[in-house]
Amino acid sequence: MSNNKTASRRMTKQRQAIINMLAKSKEHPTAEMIYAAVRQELPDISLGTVYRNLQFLVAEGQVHEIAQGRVGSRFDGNLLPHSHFFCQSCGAVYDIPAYEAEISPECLHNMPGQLLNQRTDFFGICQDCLAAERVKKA
Amino acid sequence: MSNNKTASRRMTKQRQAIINMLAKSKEHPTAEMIYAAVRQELPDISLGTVYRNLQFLVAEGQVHEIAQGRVGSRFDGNLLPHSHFFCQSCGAVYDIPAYEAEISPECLHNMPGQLLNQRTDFFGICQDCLAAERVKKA
DNA sequence: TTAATTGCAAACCCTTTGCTTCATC
DNA sequence: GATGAAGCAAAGGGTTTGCAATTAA
Repeated sequence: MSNNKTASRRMTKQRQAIINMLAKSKEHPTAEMIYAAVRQELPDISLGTVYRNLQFLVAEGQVHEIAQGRVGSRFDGNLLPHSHFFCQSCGAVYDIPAYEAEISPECLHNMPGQLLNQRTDFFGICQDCLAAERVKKA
Repeated sequence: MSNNKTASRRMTKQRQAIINMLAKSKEHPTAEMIYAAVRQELPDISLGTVYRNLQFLVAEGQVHEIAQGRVGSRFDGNLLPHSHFFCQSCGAVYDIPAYEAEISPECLHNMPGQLLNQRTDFFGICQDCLAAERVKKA
């Protein structure tokens, strides 16, 4: 599933520039920041190309995406501390008992500032989807 | 900062309906889902009102937002396992050493499906912003 | 009464997509 | 030379906003 990555790709100067930029950057750039940076080298590159390559690189696992977004937000009226399990198959969000990550003193010491909050999210396949999958596999 | 919440609010039937819906719902609805549900009771409510009230309720802390989004994503060329610290003041994202949350067997047992992945994110105020804040406080 | 809130619709922002042209393999 | 990828620009989707009309306090 993830090994035949060389399925069909061409290394273009645009893609290479994006890869280089990401390899060098420590700032977790947005698409726009990548666009701005790469444009210094390739003034004619288009934003669409940046997005297409980011999609491609994320799909290949060469780059990680850190979603922060505002789109597709979900809202939770339950204010009691609890964690969430996200089904990667159907998108459902399940409440699970509060998970309190215990931060080691060493880890705390490595924080680049004052820690106010932490959140552990869980990802997987929910029971419903597992059941459906079983049918597929049979 | 968070105690004079009653600054200026009027309880409208729209706001009440949204609050009720969220209190009842277990599905972590999106704005659109809330809109659809509330519309059964208040057919003339507008999507804009739903969004405005969600903003208001989140700001007041009456509702939590679970961001999942695709907008404002950041990208990371560093594939080594590591965690992130998000500065809530300036929006910067810092790498921190991989944080491996240890899930208790009890917690694992409570998962509503097959756990594939987990991620702990940290939120706070980065050194730069703390320094800037110090000026303000002085 | 009066200021917060609504409905409506247009505007926004980020991201995706269709199409033609370009260039890597 | 085939075909994957680029450039451009228009479309898309979720969310925000301006404004006049309502309505809670």
